[in-house]
Amino acid sequence: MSSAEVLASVDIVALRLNPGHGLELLLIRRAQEPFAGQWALPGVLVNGRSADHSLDDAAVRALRDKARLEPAYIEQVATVGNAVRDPRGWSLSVFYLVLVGPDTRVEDDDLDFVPLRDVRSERFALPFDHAQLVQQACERLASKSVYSALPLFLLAPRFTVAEALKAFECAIGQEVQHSSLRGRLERMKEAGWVEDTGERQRPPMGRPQHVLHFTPKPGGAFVFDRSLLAS
Amino acid sequence: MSSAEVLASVDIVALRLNPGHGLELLLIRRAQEPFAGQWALPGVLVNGRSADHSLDDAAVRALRDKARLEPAYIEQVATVGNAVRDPRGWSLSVFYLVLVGPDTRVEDDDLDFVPLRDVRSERFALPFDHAQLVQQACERLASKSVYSALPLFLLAPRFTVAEALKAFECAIGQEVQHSSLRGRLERMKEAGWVEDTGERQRPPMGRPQHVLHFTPKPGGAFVFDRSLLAS
DNA sequence: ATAATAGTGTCTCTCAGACAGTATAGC
DNA sequence: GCTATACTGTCTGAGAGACACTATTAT
Repeated sequence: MSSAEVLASVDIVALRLNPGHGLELLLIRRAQEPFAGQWALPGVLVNGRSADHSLDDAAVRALRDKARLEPAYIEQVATVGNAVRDPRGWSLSVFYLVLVGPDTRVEDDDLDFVPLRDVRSERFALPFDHAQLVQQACERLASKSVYSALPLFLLAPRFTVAEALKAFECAIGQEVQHSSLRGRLERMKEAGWVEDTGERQRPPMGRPQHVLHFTPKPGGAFVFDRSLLAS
Repeated sequence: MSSAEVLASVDIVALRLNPGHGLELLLIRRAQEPFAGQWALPGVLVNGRSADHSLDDAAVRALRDKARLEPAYIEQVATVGNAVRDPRGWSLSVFYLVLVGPDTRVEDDDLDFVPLRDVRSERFALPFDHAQLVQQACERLASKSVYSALPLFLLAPRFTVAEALKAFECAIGQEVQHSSLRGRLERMKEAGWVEDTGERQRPPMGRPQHVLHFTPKPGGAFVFDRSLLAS
């Protein structure tokens, strides 16, 4: 029976928006072999002994146990499996995209958020095929961000248009017209996803900005019927 | 080591378009326990002994070995895993959406295409959580069909607008304006995905129809920048 | 001629893109 | 006053929805 089974893990690609430096990726220093001591994606093994009711539960548990983080958004991206990705043999990884708020902090020395740019430019090497998992998760984020309000999960519940613009641009990797975003936020107001708090926030210079409030609803992000950057 | 591993399978939700009866689902009569003799999704176990280089290879192999079918389109949908879906214990299933051409036939007595409606209406019960996998795969097909040309993979390479319309309507589950579809096909012609063969086909009644030709390109279906049925 | 099906044309509406113009803050 | 940032308004164009109209076949 044992030979009919396979090594399987759940791995997390958790992203945080740093207003100054763009997107950052949560990494953990591995405690066990293989690759002990190296920075890698947080994850857990799943098997019959797991207390988890489901894979999604395992993903949330991984995030909670390893990093004491609660996801603002979580979505299964895909599963990779082959004979070479893990030195221990044929293995599977079900990996998740997680978005957390910008004020998320980690206190542990074995945890850190590092600039996504460094990871994707190969200047920060990851073990296993984790770089590829990050790549796929980011592509998912980018492709969904052109037709949904997914990047809002990278913000605090109270946010400004400028912050939302930054989140969309980082998620998509391209400049976005603020007037297009305003139109979309207007439509979200009508649908009850976003409301104007009436308050203002003063930037260091210039006119004060409206403070909006984002209320997530179960079932994922708000979906628009057109794509951004369609030209 | 054995207890760190888990039972994992790849399951296939393969769909065929029957012009008269809508979408049909490929089922296989299970040869082994559990649920031996019952109709279920075709699938294979994946583990260290598999010859497969990757999960996607395993999916194609499952389809080829069990049903002697080649996919016109294949896409990983998701992975489900929990303690209750298989009586043998905690297990994983990576499941795929597969589209095949309308002239696809199966000769084996242990293989059959059955109306998708029967499966989804619970009139045709499936073992494990296969009904749920079918449901998720169909949702994926429907949601992608509103902004891409995915349903064209349900057609023969040479097709008519009427056939394409039927494919879109079955995939989405809603009526589609033929003029919208014509516009989309026009854009695909400009992009080199579709060409007018110049030939005509005579229906039993009415004006002859243009015969178009669909040339798939690697990397999935053609993507439009708007959604159908956005009202 | 009539029915049936294929295909074209037209009008409206929504919304992204682009960018000009206005408003409100600090200095 | 000047600059920086926030916000509004206007114009354009693409494309979906709806539907009328024309075209081409069989009977």
